[in-house]
Amino acid sequence: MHNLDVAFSALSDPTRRAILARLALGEATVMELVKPFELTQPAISRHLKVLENAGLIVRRVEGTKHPCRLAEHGIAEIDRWLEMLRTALTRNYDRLDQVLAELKSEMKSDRGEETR
Amino acid sequence: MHNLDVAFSALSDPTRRAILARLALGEATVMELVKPFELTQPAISRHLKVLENAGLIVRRVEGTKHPCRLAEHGIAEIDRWLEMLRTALTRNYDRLDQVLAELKSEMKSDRGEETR
DNA sequence: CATTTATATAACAATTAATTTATATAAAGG
DNA sequence: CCTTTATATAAATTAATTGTTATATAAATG
Repeated sequence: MHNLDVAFSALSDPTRRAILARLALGEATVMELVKPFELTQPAISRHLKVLENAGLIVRRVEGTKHPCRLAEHGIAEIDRWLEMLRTALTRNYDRLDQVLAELKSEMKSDRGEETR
Repeated sequence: MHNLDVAFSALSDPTRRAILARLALGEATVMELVKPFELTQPAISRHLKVLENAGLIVRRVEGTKHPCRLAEHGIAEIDRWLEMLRTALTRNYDRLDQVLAELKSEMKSDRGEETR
């Protein structure tokens, strides 16, 4: 499984995005991350493992506690891939076939056809 | 299911990312998208539906052909969410607890402990 | 019109993912 | 040491995803 598969897949879960949002405020231990959600500790532990595998968080061990924080690596990797789409969108913005596409599409919907 | 769930989930598949990469070069019909992959046409059609649902592509109908192109909407939405992580990372970059975390982590690994 | 071309949908099998409960490990604290 | 606290792992269940083949639809074309 490709890195990006794992990373995007990790981000597709709302609980994991919420965990990341929480970690954006600063690091937190596993139990601190369990509290705000109505999930069990094992469930959160597994979500953390997924995030860790994706390179989106890192953990250290401090006694019995394992504080987590955001990891730059995975986030940067995702960002680099998306950059491709971003530039494609701005690049295509003024290209002829795009403009023609819009025009044709509009002409059709003026005639009451479905665009879906 | 949240929009971002759908969008990130759509991006987690390598075939779909390849389709988006292809569309970054300009629009393409379904059959044009089938060719480069060793998947059947129904499989690609389903991937396209997933991408469309995620707001990552749009299609128009032109006779029997349905050319696809990148959609700004879904990509922008993903981008807005990631912005949160990006700023958190740069914001936390020079924060005390981060630095302390690094230090402690280093001290431990100097003593031969595992960081994973 | 009948046929071909382009695409979508349905039904099904195989795989993968998310959750729970129960249990294991490992450090801390009395 | 024994207990508590913090976390991880295993097993089982359920649900969702991805692919296939077979079939449907709908516009183009001879």
